Amino acid sequence: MFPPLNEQMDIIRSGVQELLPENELAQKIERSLKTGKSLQIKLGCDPSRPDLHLGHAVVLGKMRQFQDLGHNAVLLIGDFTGMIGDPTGRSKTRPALTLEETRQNGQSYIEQATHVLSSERLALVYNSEWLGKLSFTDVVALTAKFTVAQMLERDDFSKRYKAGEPISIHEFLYPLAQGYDSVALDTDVELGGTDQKFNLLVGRELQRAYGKEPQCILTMPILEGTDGVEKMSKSLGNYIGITDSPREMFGKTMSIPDSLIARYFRYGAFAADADVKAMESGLQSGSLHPRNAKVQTAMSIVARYHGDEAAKGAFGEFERMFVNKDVPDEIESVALALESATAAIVDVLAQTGLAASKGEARRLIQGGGVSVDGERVSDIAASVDLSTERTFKVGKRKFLNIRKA
RNA sequence: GGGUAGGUACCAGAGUGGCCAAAUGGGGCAGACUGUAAAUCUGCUGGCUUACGCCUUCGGAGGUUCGACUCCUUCCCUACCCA
Repeated sequence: MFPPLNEQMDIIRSGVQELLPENELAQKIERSLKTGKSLQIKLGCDPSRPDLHLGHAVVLGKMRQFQDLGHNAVLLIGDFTGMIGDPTGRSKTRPALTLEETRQNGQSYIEQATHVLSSERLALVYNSEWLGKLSFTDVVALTAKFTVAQMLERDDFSKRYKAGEPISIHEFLYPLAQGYDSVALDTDVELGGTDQKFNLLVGRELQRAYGKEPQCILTMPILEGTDGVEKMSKSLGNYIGITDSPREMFGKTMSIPDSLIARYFRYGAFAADADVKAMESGLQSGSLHPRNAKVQTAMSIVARYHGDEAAKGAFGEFERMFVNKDVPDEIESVALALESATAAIVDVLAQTGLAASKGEARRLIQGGGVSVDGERVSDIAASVDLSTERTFKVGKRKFLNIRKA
């Protein structure tokens, strides 16, 4: 029922950042081949951020490979930690979520995740099930298995410590809690981004400390966002969402820097190794124009989530919009409740959300970033007649058809 | 518990009674150029306003003053050193 060891290892190894320790994984797989028992592959999910993007999909894609090899995917929703409210990064203390919210988010998470994952051999678990039952005595026993010095090895902690930034004690509990999850689930392999390496290793340590077989850890690279610098994240606005429309996916992919094309091809589109290599060498030798490589990448990504037809459509529309400077063929329409048919453009922009405020709208007009029916607006006091539908364009990408209700 | 240094706009960081909606840099947005790339150049970057001005903002709350980001009181928060 399982593919042979070597085949499995090749697939598992492809695209990974680190796989530790490889020989132990081989042993686990050998055993599963003998006993016919699937491995438990765990992936922790943050229920406070239920909007998945291509960055998440990197790890999910790896999980999918495990599923296809016959192993069990265990998606762990960190509802317990979510309820406490993770202060990592010192961003405003995240609002503690209620149980209900975490369940909802968990549900939404898995709905999106199944765009990548197979629904077969897929389990969803919530860590409040066991973490919520630990007594203070249990927690003390857990913390006794780890030292402060070990904790401070974590890059993020030591950096903050050196920089004189605050670290709350309970932040130390997060890695321990996550590690304990692996103890509770008898995890064979835990997946994560490279930033999770420390936490994953804690799981290994703790399993050993609790007399269990330690898990292997597998980290995937962190995919940079469309800005090419920061890691992809919703709060930075540099993400491509799994549920983005084909047009958005295509457009966002086209705006990534050249240096990331092959990376997006590999991790965003999950292209085969040979294809990625071909693209890399083509780019390097100059035989492949970066733009064409990018188009290929964008189409592959769209096709992965929306199918080939949608990819073609997105490409066609992109050509029309940006190469021929035309308007897209589908523009959202909005009807505004107005007293008279004419309205000041700044008001219209602010009301429809095309600009965040009237001041912002004025600035956009002054900067030359606003046009109505293809004509650039130059006067901040200008009005439009909205008795018929007019096409507004703000910046390069925002289009909206607006008329009086 | 004692001491020291701090808390300023998205971030970093100037500003020590009016010239401060607050220097500078980064980031962001827009324009030109392009391949919706990079680099470069230009403009903008609290809100409202028919641009005259008004309102909110410099950890919180009070106070002094004609006037406070700047002075005082008090509270909260952070780091470091000593115990």
